[in-house]
Amino acid sequence: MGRGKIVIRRIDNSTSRQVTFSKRRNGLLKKAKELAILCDAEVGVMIFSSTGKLYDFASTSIKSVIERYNKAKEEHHQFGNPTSEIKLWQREAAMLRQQLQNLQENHRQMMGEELSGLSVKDLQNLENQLEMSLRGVRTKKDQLLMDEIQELNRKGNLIHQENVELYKKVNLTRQENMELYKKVYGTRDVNGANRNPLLINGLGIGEDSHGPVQLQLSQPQQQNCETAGRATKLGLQLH
Amino acid sequence: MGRGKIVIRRIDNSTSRQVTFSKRRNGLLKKAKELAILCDAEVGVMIFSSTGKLYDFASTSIKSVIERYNKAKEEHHQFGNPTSEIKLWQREAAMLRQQLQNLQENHRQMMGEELSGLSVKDLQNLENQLEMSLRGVRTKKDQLLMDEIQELNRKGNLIHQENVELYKKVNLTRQENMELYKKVYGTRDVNGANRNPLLINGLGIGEDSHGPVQLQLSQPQQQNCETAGRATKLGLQLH
DNA sequence: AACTATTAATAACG
DNA sequence: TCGTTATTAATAGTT
Repeated sequence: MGRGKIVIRRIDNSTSRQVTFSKRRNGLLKKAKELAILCDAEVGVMIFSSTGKLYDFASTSIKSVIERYNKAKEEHHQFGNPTSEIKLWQREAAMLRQQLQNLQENHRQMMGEELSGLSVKDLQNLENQLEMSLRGVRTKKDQLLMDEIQELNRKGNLIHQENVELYKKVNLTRQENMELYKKVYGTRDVNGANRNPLLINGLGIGEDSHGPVQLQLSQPQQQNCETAGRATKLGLQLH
Repeated sequence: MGRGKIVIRRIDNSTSRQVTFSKRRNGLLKKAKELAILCDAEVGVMIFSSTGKLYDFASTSIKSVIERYNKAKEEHHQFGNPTSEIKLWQREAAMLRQQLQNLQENHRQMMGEELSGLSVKDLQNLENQLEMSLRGVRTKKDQLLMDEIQELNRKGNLIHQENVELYKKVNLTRQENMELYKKVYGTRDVNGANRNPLLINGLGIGEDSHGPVQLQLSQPQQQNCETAGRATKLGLQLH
C-alpha cells in the first residue's frame, strides 16, 4: 500500500527504518484504538523503538491490561520468597539476550547486511569465509546429487540384469513352444508358430540395450560462475 | 477501506461486531508483526474480546515486553508473587536459549558446517544466499577501496601541485644565483655556476611528472571467479 | 468463508 | 517531521 510493494524484512537503511517506524507506529496505535472502540474490546499495545523509546496505547490502562493478562495466563496465586533466585534468572536471561544479539549482528553481516562499520580487512575476512562456506555447500550438494545418481545407476543395472534374465527365459520358452508346435502339427506351417500369443509381445525384449545403464555427471565440475541454475543442467548422460 | 465508510463507534449489531473483531484483530496482529520486523522494534499487543477471550502477540515475548515496560515506567513489582516470577524467568531463559540454538544452527550452516540433514533444495537456497551475501560484501569492499583511492589521488594531486610550485621556486633561485655569480665574478667561467651547491639536488625536480597523479581500479570489475586474491591485484595504475 | 468495491494505509519522494 | 501522491493492503458489505 505504497508506491511499491515491499517485502517484510528488516529495513537496512537506518533513516528509512526510522521514517517507516514512525508512520507504522501511528498506524498500529490508530488501529488498536479503532478495534477497541468498534468491537468493545480491551486492547493494549506496547512498542519499543530500536533506540529504546516507548510508545503505548491501552483502551483502559496498561496496568489493567497487564493484570488481566496475568490473570488470564493464571500466573498468580502462588507465594514464596526467593528474591535472589529471581535475580539469578534475570542475569541468565540478560546474558542469553546478549549472546543472541551478538550472534544476530554476526548473522546479519553474513547475510550481507549491516556492512557499514566494517573495515576492508573485516570485509576481506567475511568474503573469504563466505567463499569457503559456498565451496562447502556446493561440495555437499554435488555429493548428494552424485549419491542419488549412483543409487539410480545401481537400480538401473539391477533392472537391466533382470531384463537380460527375462529375455533369456522368453527365448527358452519360445524355443520350447516351437518344439511343442512341431510335435503337435508336424512340419506343416511351421511359420504359424509366430501367431503363438505368448510370443507376440515377447520378441525384441532387451534387443536395443546391450550395455549396462550408466548415468553420471558429465564433469567433476569446477566451482565457477553461473551456478545459480546449475542443479537443473548437471549434464546427465546415458552411455 | 470497505464497501463504504464507517464511523468509529461501537458496532451495535452483535454479529457484525464479532465478525469485524475477528478481521481487525488479525489485521492488528499482522501490522504489529510487520512493525517489529521492518523497524527492528520490540512490540507487544494484548487483546481481550468482549467475551473475555485473550489474543496476544509479542515480537520477543509478552513477559519481556511487560518487564521492559515496567522498567521504562519505573513501576517495578507489577508481577505479583516471586515464585511465579521465577518460573517466568525460567521460561524466558528457555525461550532465549531456544532462539540462540536455532540461530546457532543457522549460523553453522552459513559457515558451511553441519550440512548433513539438508536437502538439495535447502543447499541450493543456502548457496544462493551465500552468493548474494558475497556480492554485497564485495561491493562494499570495493566501495571502501575506491574511496581510499580517491582520497590518495586527492592527496597526490596536492603534493604534485606543491612540487610544481617548488620547482618554479628552485628555478627562480637558480636564475637569481646565476645573476649574482655574474656580478661577483664578471663573465669569466660562467659555467662554474653549476658548482653552486644549492643547485646540485634541485635540478630535474618535477621533470618526469608533468600530469597530475591518477590512481584507479583498472576496471569496475564484474563479480566472477578467481576472486580470492583479488584485493592484492586490483590493477593500480599510474597515468 | 469468499468475494470485491471501496476506503485507508503507506512507500517513495521532496 | 510533515506533505503529497501513486499504489498496495485492509476491510465493509454482501453472497
